[in-house]
Amino acid sequence: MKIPPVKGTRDFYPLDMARRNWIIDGWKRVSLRNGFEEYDGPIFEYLKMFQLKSGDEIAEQLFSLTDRGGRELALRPEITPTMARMMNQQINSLPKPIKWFSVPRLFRAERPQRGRLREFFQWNVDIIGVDDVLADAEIIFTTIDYLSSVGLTPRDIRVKISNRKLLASALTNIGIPEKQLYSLYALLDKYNRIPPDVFEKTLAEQVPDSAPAKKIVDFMNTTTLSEVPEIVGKDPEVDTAMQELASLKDLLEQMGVWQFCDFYPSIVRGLAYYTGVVFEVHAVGGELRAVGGGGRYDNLLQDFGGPSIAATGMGMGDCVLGILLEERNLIPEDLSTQQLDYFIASADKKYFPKVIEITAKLRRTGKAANFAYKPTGLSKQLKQASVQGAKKCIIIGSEIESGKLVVKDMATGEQKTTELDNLLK
RNA sequence: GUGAAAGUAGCUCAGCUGGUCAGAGCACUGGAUUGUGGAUCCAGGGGUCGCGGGUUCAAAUCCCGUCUUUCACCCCA
Repeated sequence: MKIPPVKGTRDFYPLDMARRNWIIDGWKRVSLRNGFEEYDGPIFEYLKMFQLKSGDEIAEQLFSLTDRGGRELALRPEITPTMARMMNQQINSLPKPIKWFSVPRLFRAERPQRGRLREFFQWNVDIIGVDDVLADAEIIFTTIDYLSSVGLTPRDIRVKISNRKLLASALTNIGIPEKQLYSLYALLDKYNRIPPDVFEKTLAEQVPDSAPAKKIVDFMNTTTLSEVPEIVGKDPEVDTAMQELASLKDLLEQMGVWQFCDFYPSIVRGLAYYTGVVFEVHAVGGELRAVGGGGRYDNLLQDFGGPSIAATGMGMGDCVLGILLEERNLIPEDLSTQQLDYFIASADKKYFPKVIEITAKLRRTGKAANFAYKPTGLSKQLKQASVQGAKKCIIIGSEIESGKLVVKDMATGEQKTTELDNLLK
């Protein structure tokens, strides 16, 4: 019986695996050079953990199971709750600020489509214990540091930045009642994804008065911070939020990455827990969904039973990123699935035992070495050596009688005869 | 959960107005090549044409159902 792969999963053949590792190694390298430490948690947790800060709809998108002890569990759809749990357990002994990163494998029972699968990898970086906007700047810097390290330029991607505080105070100042804010957020979040007339029509259902509705549209269209007070009116809270964004911009300029960024009031981001700076990374000119996003969520640890402590972070999945890098031809084509130092070939069948012996010796000295199981013609063996990406090929022929062998450099074709003992040192 | 498109070799696809329609390229294996790789040429293996039913003398081809995939909507931590 043939059993098909599960919907929304991927098989990683060696070449796919090389690409996956290339992406993930990049994430890790950039995290480490930005001063983050790696952590990980279990791949499943109590179901409750993921329901805590999310609604029922999100619970429906979980892969859940009941274990034999009757515990209700779920495969992790995100790692942030696990991180909060882990930090809360040791919060008093962890040196602040806490800068952690992870590349968890995550699961969501959504219907698969372009850039979205049921199993994927997501790079997470978080800074806990710093309420200064400097931490938000560092998160954004780290994100851009990676994206530019793989060759994406300000013409390929934009980091769209806003602030939940600004959004809340602006809407309040326009005259929107506080209890209506969240339903309005959901609409504003779609501002760039739906046609303007549909947006205005839906907006009119929520905000019947045309004056405030127009202000909201104007606010959404602003890309210049200084225009905001003219649109929404002056207010101390608007001021505070604007100052935060202004100093974020100053910091990103100092860090030399502001050319990747735009102020974008319509960036809201899905759920309720963001409390300050929010941002999303989008590909320029594509139909792709966001490559990544994040922001400040100062209530997170407290929500998971810990102390009130500032937090900001970012998540980036491998699906959309992979499509984008593919589109822009930024994935190296020569990614290798094997890395052999030596391939050992024999010029004659009778030296085959020697091949096995020398291969084993080389391996025990720490060299990556391989040989052909069938001692066919030398040309076949050399072909295998180049297919397997061997740097050098050792040819064992009659010279071995006097303890010598031929070493061929596969890149240059150059050959040298050396003592066997030299090679094994 | 809703809608649309597509399923033929490991991969990309041709064939589709029913009748040499079981095919190509790439990949794989072997040979040309018994001491020299990436090239070239030759040969070979590999398919229940997604599955089930119907129409017909005859179905990869037409019709119905079904499954899967992809894309979009919903949602997006």
